Amino acid sequence: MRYKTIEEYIETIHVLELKHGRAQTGMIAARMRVRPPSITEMLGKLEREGLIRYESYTGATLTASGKAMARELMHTHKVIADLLEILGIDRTLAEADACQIEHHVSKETVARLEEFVKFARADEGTTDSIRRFRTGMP
Amino acid sequence: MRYKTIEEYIETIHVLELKHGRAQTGMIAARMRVRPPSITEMLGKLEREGLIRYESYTGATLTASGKAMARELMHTHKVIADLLEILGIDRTLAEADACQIEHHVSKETVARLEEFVKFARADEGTTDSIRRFRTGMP
DNA sequence: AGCCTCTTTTAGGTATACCTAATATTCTTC
DNA sequence: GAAGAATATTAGGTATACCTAAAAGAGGCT
Repeated sequence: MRYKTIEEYIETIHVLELKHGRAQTGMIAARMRVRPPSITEMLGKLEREGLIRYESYTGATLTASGKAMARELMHTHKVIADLLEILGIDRTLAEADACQIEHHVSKETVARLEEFVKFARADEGTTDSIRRFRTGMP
Repeated sequence: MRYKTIEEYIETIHVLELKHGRAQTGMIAARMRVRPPSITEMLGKLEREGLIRYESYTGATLTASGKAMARELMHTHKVIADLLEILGIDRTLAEADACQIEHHVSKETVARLEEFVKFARADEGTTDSIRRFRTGMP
């Protein structure tokens, strides 16, 4: 089995911080399906890397640098998921694929894909090729 | 630094087998930037998993199952790279991104993206939205 | 306040993908 | 065909992301 990446930890902490103000060991462990002692250990590493603030028995919050990483990941995720949906992939599947792909696309490519997503959205309502493809129209 | 995946080993062996009839430890090591002893070790693992045949001091070739994996990876790679190129990404960058993304897309999504690529190719020469987007025409 | 429960951390261990140094095998060239 | 060069394997070590079991800390209830 594959190990979780730092990015996955940061995303999880980000979501939990939004929902509960901070990310506690147990919550992270449950979401990521990793045992609490491994989380404690990883939180130490993330803190040493300057991505989170971490207080024992209390929980973690993202630093500015951690937030920047989370923001970028969320943005990439949205671009990829939107693109896949525009190309006719079911939203649930698009989200699942985006979760993986988001960690492996270059910034340059994301920028270009974002342009395409905007372009395609602007074409909504016309009967041009993207729409034809999506709807299966002749 | 990230570890190489089994899929990356299989792809490398596939390429070398095409070019030289078999993949030798040193060639794999050079391509993957991993030291020869690590390659020897990994070839043992790949053989135990039934993906390659491996003879000491001679080299490795893919089994049917290894070939199937290689074929699928190459197909996914092509679909992703073609898609990115259609969306205006430089071929070199598209190839580089495809190298990473190919390991993280679901089969279902690849199938749908392949349809889109075919559709867009069929539209070549027309002045519809995909083309407009790619060329930056009004 | 004190006890009990739940959560977290500490201690110690495993698996694995890498590495370097030393040894073994194969290839080349005379 | 033997010596030396090139390549591969073996032996032994490191780092790290996980784990389980045991100890420590925090919060609720009487």
